[in-house]
Amino acid sequence: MNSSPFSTKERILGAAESLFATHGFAGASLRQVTAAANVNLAAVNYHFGSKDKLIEEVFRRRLDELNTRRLGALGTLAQKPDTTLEAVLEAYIGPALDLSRTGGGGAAFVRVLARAYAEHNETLRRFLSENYGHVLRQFAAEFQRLLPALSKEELYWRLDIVTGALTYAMADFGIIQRKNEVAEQAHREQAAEHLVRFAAAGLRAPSPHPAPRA
Amino acid sequence: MNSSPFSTKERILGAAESLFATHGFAGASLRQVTAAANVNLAAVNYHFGSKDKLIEEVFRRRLDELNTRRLGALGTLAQKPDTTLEAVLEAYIGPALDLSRTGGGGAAFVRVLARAYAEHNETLRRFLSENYGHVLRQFAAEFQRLLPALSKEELYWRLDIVTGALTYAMADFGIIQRKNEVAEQAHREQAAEHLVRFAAAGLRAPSPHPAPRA
DNA sequence: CGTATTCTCAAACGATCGTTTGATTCGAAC
DNA sequence: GTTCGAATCAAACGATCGTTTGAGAATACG
Repeated sequence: MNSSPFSTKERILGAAESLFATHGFAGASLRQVTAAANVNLAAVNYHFGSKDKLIEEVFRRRLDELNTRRLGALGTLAQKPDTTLEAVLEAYIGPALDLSRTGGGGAAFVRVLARAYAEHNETLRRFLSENYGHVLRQFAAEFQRLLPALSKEELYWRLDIVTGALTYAMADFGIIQRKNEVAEQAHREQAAEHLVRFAAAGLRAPSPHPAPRA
Repeated sequence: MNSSPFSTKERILGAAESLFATHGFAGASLRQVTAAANVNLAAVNYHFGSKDKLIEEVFRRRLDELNTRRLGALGTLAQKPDTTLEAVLEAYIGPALDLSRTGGGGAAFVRVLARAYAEHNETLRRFLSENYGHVLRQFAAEFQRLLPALSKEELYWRLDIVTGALTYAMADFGIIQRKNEVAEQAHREQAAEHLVRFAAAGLRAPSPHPAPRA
């Protein structure tokens, strides 16, 4: 059974990612996962300890990379005088798009990520906050520099909206009837383009509240 | 056990709505639902036929009302010469906010709705499309009237983004740390306000494509 | 080689799942 | 009061769930 170039752990993670995306965390059983990964049922508990730990590991594997890429993209343009709002948005949205573009199941993961938001699970939420918190804060700082008229609170509200739209778009939930000849990935890339343009305009909207002093 | 002013069917629907919102469709069992509704386990299959039919009925009950309200709000301002973009957005977003404001579990339903999008289930998707299709089309027509420079395709992309952000915001997924003293409902109302402003600016963003002839 | 460690395997554990059954209770109609 | 359909009930159905077990295969190291 070990004809695959991937290890047992890797095959489990890949199969779990795909099945969690399709059927949800509760909806995908370990028997489905292990069958798809071509490993024994007990391998999950042997390598990960439990189903919950497996779920956590599915997240950690991808989020680490996503975090790194976003901060890297931001680093090349932060603090520079000629940075545009669109460029910062691209640094935020682009890596998520790249992630969905990787052949190794990244496209499935963006749906898993959307599921995680829908789960509204407090444990998972804290896990995401701990891994994402500093990233969001750095982006917020850069956005604040480019949008000095927005209060901190107003800015966070708008970034929250961007994140929601991004999550929704990357997971390919939309009402837009994707044409058969348009590949899923091409659809996502178009969505990202539209999202950057839309979000830039939304962020630039005049603030209804008095601008912060100085 | 029949001390409740609500019928068995209504109590099942309410309990199911709440538990589906919290644990998902697969995650909430009929035993949990019937226990919360104070009815016998067999009542679900007696009154609804199956768990899937129950899920469908949870949707139908609320979506009918949401559809009606949205079209009603749109009807009072469509075709009028002085209609603003913000007013149409309010007609689209407001009823969803109202729904979440109803005491009878509407707040839970908006989370159920977000779950449904995350499910990515083709059957459910068709069901939503059939119930929502004409509503979206009517709104699109009104938006098109107010934004003649946008191509039809461009407009649909942007409305899709608005729907994503709305779904995400109403379900209260956000990264924004809601302060304890701020009630969940007040949070949603603030989110709706920000969303209208953000979306109006996003929709007004200049189109990168040539405007449709004439 | 032998030995220790890591990994895989079939099988089973108790718990819980959605669903069905058949008896019982209830409320109106006659 | 009797009858009859609707509603509720406890109990059980087979299936599937996550997890555990203990024996065997594979691998690494002396």
